[in-house]
Amino acid sequence: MVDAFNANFSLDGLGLELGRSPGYGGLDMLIQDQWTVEDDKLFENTLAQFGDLDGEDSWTQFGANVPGKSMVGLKRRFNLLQEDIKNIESGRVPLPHYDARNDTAHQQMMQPAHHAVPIAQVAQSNPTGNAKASSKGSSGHSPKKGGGSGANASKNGANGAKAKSAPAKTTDQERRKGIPWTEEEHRLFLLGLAKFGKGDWRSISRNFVISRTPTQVASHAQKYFIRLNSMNKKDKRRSSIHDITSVKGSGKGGNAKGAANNDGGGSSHSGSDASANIGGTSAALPVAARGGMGHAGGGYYASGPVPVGFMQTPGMYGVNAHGGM
DNA sequence: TCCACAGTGCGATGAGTCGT
DNA sequence: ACGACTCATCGCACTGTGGA
Repeated sequence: MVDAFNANFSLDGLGLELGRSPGYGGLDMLIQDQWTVEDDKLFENTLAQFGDLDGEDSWTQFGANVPGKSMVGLKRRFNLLQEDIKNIESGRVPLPHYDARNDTAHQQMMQPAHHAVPIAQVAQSNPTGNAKASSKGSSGHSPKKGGGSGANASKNGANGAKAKSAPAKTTDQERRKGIPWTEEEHRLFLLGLAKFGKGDWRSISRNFVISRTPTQVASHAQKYFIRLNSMNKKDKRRSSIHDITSVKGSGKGGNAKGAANNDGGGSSHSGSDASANIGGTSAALPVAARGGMGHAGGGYYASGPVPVGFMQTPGMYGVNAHGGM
């Protein structure tokens, strides 16, 4: 039921507000400033266009582009966004030093700082975070180094012809295989993108996606923007991690659910699921520091500042806003 | 239902370009 | 000259689909 609630993306904005009740207005304010996913999206896109908002004029114009929202609400939303970035920068939201190359590390990432359950235990209870999702059109293939998992053995067999007569694995080939990006990494990537803008892969790598080199970040970005560009053109696409355009998307809980419920739309971000995924809950950002992820799919029901949805990427980053890669 | 194939996604890498 | 970024491409993994 909790998942069902979290899956109700239209409530997401409200959920966020509820989660940070103290200091962010009372119930009346909530009623006045309920944020739907669409509101969030509009806010983010508009913000992306406006860039810096300094001066009342800017805010007035900004408000005109986000109808139905009070100036107070808009500013609060904006402040939350800034606060979140500041927290990340200042280290108050520690980015976990996890190694994305194994799921244990991934679980580490997902582990709230105060959580009592040992990581190993968590890892055991859900040993295949991504692998599970990958069973149905998920973004993450299970990280199968060394020639495919058992589950896919038959599949690989079926693909034998396509396998290009795979020779014995050399270390080079092993190296070439690549480590799939986790949703967490991708969300951090989006955060970094929002903060440093397109092109500053070094800073993004250093400050956000610390588990990836700048080259890897750049490569990921390349695919991400290609994906974004192609999203408008083709309606039927396989789901991809790049369908996540907001850090506020679905995390593990939603992932599993997506895999279970959404044929071909695992991880709840298939192409046509754009809205759902953007409004999705159970985000997995620096949850470790946020005490989030207390329950599957509810990452942001934590106390303290919560990142509001981040922006759509193309064209939002002041400089280099020419979407092309 | 199973299998083979085509299509797609994505990480890695190399070459080219640009800024310092 | 060097480092960083962009772009094109490669190769593997995986999904979708049509035919047997």
